[in-house]
Amino acid sequence: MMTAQDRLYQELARKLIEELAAGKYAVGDRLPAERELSAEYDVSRPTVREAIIALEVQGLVEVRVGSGAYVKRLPGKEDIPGFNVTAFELTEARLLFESEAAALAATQITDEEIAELERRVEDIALENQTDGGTEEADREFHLAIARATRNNAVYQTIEDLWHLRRTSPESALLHAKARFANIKPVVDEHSAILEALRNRDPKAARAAMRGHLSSVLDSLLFATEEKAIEEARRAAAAKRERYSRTAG
Amino acid sequence: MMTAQDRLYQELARKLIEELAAGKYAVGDRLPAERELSAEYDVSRPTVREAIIALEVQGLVEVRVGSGAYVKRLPGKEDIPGFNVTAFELTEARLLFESEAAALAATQITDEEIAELERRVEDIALENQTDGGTEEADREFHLAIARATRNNAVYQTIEDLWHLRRTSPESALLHAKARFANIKPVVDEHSAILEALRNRDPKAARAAMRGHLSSVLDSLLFATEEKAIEEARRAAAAKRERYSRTAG
DNA sequence: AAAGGCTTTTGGCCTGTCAAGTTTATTCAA
DNA sequence: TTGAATAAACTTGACAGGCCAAAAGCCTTT
Repeated sequence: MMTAQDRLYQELARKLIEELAAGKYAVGDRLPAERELSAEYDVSRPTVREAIIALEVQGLVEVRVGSGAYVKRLPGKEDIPGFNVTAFELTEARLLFESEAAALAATQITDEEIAELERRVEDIALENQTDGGTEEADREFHLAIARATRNNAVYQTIEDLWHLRRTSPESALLHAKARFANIKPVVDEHSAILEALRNRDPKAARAAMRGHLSSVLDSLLFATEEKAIEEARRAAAAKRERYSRTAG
Repeated sequence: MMTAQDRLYQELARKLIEELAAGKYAVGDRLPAERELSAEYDVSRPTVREAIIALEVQGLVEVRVGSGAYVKRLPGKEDIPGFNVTAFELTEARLLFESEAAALAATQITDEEIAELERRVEDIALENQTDGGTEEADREFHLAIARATRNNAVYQTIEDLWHLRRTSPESALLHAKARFANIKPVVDEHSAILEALRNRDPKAARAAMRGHLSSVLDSLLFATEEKAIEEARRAAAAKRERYSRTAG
């Protein structure tokens, strides 16, 4: 099983990049000393070093021996994945894109890929039983469909969206909550997608994928309880309704 | 004084990248364990960790806890992500994704955005007249529609695809050739998309965008004259036909 | 042959230490 | 008073060594 868990240095690097993007430091400024960052974020100095190296490799800072780490350039939108992207937006984008990818895949998929998808569905069922599911099987299922399109641009795009989902903390949390209240249907929905692909039926594949991601979106809305975004919930639901009505 | 001295981790990272480029490890292979590398290169384990992190940030390897560091991709000329994507794949992906984005945009677009799109269409007409068109207006037109979806994930995805198009040399060349032989329709097609959006008609917007990008795809196929890919042309055309038939 | 538990290997992370480079404060001489 | 040499205080660089948890391999048991 492929566990892609966050390591400490990555978490710290992300925080630092966010602070850079937020304007806490300007170009040319010196970052706090390693020992200071170590104390501030409650991690060891080696971990701080690793995080700074991650920033250095990305060209964000320049480390001067005996002096400190200096800001070289500020991160753009593309450096800070999932900054402005909410879980709703992400899933909505997947609803649009993955449904079409499924339709295209239905015209291209091979028997071997069908077999792989069958294994993935079993994995998903297993993951759901074992409680602490990592959603790894879910990811592999969707990526396998993306591969079946025989289009690297499509595959890369969908992989990017999943990457976004994993790097956005808010998104991950919300999905975990939503998944908890919606385990059983997930397997059925994936089975429906698989069935459509097995029949090489693009329309059915599109519809099944739309149905699946619509239900994911519903779970997300359901898992959101805060009053503050009640308005946003209604707006999002109405928006999707207007789109879906024309998407038959 | 700026001493640009190499730090040990950088030296080690460079060595490892060279070995990767030299073919010592293939994609999927596992690198020696941190402790082994530490002994082999006579450096401490933290230094090895730092070097591997440098490779990881560049997307060259993937570290799996308790297992090891695995080669993810080889360092090639294309150190830019978005490698193996042909112009066909790129446009096909846009055909799938931008059509849905247009449908969603039709339910969301404001009068101001309609006005902006009208200006963009004029810009496109102007660009075509002045010969050395940069396609900048074209890009802005499509990105404005992406923005009108009110979904940052959708916008970012479509922007990425345009970025891919610009960074892929083969893609840019082919598009230039194709555009040369197909100037007039471009304006009409964009006008059709605009008209559908003005009427807030999702279905029409989707169809107009599909029509536009289909014609771009046709131009690409037409511009491709090499015998070697004649087969690929036919395959691509057949593939799209099968998809389109179900996409009404 | 399959299932389950045990051991080994592996990366994750920490503490502590010293070396070397850089900056800043201090001192002393012109 | 000024300036340069010197000392002190940071700062990063690198290492050793240890412990933990996850993964993987082995081996026994069924």
